[in-house]
Amino acid sequence: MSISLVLPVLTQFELIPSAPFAFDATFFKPDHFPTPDHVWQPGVRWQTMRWGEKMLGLKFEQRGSVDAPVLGVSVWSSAALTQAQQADLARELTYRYNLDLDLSAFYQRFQADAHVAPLLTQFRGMRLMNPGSLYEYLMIAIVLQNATVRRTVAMMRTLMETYGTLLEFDGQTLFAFWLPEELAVVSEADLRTLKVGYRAKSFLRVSQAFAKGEIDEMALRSQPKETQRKALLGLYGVGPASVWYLLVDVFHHLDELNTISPWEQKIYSRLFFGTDPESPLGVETLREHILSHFSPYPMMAVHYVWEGLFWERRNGGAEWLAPLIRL
DNA sequence: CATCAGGGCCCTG
DNA sequence: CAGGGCCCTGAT
Repeated sequence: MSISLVLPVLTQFELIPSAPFAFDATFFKPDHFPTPDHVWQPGVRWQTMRWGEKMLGLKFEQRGSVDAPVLGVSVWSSAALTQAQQADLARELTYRYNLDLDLSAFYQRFQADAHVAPLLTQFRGMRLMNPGSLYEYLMIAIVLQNATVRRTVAMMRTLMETYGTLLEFDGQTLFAFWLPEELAVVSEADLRTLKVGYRAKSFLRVSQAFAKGEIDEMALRSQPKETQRKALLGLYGVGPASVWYLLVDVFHHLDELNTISPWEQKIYSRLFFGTDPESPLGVETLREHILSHFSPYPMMAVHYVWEGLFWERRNGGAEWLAPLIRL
């Protein structure tokens, strides 16, 4: 099917995350939906990356300790990277993986919280992260809409196989995303043969907006949250649910929590009130509880609780979650 | 076999 | 601002 592109040139450097730093809990999120662009094992993550025109293969390795952390970064590429490109890349990775995040105020705020404190210990040094670009996250957000997880995985894989590029580096073979301008010129009919349904139009319109430069991720990063929200909502096929994920994961707004979807509503009800997921509390009640109880870091607190739940499930527990996830 | 909701969003009235 | 329609799929 796809011919893989071998990346021969290796560049290596190290980054120093702020301490404490939890490698595994940051570099692998068991609740993230699996895209065929990365692999994780304890202490190591392989990840493809589109960096401008470049196709990169990345390997992150855990070094040092939680309190004196070092992140090993290996980069495979077609051509050698200049010093400037390497510095650019290091900055971008630091942003995407939140390597500079200062967790101390958050930890102090919740050190005596009966619900959250044990998770601060379990995941000490964990951050939210998003490995990809805004554009790539938008593609993911669109396949997530109104579909079960099994179907989103199938749609993403077909899209990658059709429009992505298979990269080979360090013994791994993983897909890299396509660029917006590449998908922008595809016909809607072609996209629909991939069984993405009405989402075909959203992929196209969003890709066209990026190809025309109507959205600039780097410029948006320094804009106020409401400016970002407005820009994102302006994209065809992007509504409040997707924007919430984007504001938190891509733009790092840890105070953002406006939308609670039905499946999340059931899980929050059980997590925070112990209620039967089949008769959950109302979204208003849940939002007020989360915002007041976990202020001023509702999303960080929810993230710790949420990761606790999904790691538990990965380790064989939290059986009640299964029917709510609908794999 | 039909119907329906799903990890939403757009468009219409 | 409420509600129908939308691609497809698995559950019922």
